[in-house]
Amino acid sequence: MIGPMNSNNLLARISADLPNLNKSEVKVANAILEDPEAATRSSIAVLASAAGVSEPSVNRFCKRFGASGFPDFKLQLARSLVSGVRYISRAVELDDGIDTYPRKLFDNTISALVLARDALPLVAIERAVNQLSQARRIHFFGLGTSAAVAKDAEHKFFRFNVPASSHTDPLMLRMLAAGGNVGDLFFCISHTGRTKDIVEAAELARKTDATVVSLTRDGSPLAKLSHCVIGLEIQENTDEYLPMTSRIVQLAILDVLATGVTLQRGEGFLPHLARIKESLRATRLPDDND
Amino acid sequence: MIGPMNSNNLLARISADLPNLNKSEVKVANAILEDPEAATRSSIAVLASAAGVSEPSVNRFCKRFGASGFPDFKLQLARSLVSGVRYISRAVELDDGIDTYPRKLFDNTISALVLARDALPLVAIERAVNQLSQARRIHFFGLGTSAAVAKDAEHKFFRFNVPASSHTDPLMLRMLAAGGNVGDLFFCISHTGRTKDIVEAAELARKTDATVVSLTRDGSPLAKLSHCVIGLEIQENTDEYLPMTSRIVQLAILDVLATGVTLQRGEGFLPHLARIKESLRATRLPDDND
DNA sequence: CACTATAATGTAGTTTTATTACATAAATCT
DNA sequence: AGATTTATGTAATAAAACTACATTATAGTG
Repeated sequence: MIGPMNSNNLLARISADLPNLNKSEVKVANAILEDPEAATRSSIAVLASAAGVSEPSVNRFCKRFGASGFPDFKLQLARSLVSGVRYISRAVELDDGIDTYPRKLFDNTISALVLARDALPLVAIERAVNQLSQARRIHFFGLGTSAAVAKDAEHKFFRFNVPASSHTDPLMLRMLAAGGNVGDLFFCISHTGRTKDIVEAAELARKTDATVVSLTRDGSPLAKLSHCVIGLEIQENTDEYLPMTSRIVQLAILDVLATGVTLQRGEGFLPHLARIKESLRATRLPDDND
Repeated sequence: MIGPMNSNNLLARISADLPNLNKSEVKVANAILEDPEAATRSSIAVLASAAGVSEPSVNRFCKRFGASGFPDFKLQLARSLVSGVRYISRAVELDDGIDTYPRKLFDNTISALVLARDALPLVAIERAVNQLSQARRIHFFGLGTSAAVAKDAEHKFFRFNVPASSHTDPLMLRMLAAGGNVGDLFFCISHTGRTKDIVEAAELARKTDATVVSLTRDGSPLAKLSHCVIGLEIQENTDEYLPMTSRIVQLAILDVLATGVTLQRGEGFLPHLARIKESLRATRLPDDND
């Protein structure tokens, strides 16, 4: 099974809690799980009779799951149904066809973004934006899948007339890190936060006057080494062989950071960005609005 | 204005219909648009007084938009709120603060993915998967923002024991393209489909026996040159200076393609992927489940 | 094993919420 | 200006949800 066990997801929570429920609550849970869509449309009386319990039992059930009452519960349920995730068996199976797996993958990606959006570490983001704005040089470090993220970041931050670069060569990482100075910012990207070369580079950088910011898993070795951590908790499906969702969330976070820096620079900075964008026009064939 | 005008979206429909509504309906519409989240939580009485109209007016309003009544309307509203899209004026403004712009950016990204998901060119994807599976060598071409996407793709397809590489140097592109052979696949990534260097490389490749697949805008010069086009129609916000949503959709499409290839290889191929993943273990610090 | 205490569930009444039918007011048309 | 249609509000009705309390089941203890 691949499906992101979306723990914010009401349905997932219900089925996870199933063993801890008492008889009538189990009945209600099953009635809901059987056809959640229908549950959002029914009244408390209808659902109660479908489950074979009394109305107050349904009401108690709702409160047990954090809702203020039945209507509120239905609302949450409706929300969790659309959030793209059907909570279970969204795993891509070997016999999935063309009209199944693309949708599943998009759904999983969307759901990862929704989860990330609802748990954005705003304080860390704000700090990171400040540090990025003040940096005199920015080095993005990322290996493997994160290499592409680092490259994207370089391409983005380069536009802020601050020297920005991305690196993947471990020797390069060490040399750059060891030579860190005031104003240097090392931005380390690692999903696990345990990639040796990155952690070691961060260690070296910490011994200098440079700043270390990381986009990684909270509590990981890399996180512990950083001045500022943007912690992400993305359950990359472990039995999946190609990492997908984590890097997309990372990219979105970097968009946020870049935008934060832009906003901090203020209106006077926009012409600069416009000039850069304009400079690309000559690389394109004419007759276009972009 | 950035907001993707998702027409499935209830909020979008309300604001689109605004001119055709009568006085009290406009009042209700405004009250809802002002704080849709709150609207989903309020009772009909609360919303009516917030809008300055009577309860039946609210009820009529709901029915006008296809709901069976107020509760049903709230449900639909709740649904459309999560679908990620905030429908309008989700543009980041210069005076947006930390608790505004990150969310807006995520919302925009999510909405772009939802739109893309609902308009996936499945036929083209299936063809591309076949061509990628059969290719003996894969070259990913992308410049600028698409360079990071190409790099990510390389990293992903490399795992399929097919030589995969990504390139950004225009001279390299031309040389590789000109030397194309049966079994070579040139995968060109360009949001606009008009980047000269890419288009020219595709032209050269077409004169050889190689296959040209592109991930680009439908109808663009690059698209016309390709054997197979995965057409995307992503409205990158024109008044935004940093391209964001387009590349994320591109990445998601590449995930789909990579998964398609994996599925085509069948079960026997999974151990190969597992071995590759396993090979990375040594690069990480121990004590981890990943 | 009965008795008590506690937890679980249901019944019936109350309150809140939504809907309908109707009346009044506004707007449009002749 | 008067008639007709459309819009809106009032008040009564119906539906839905909730609460307090009663009953039943369950677990624990002498």
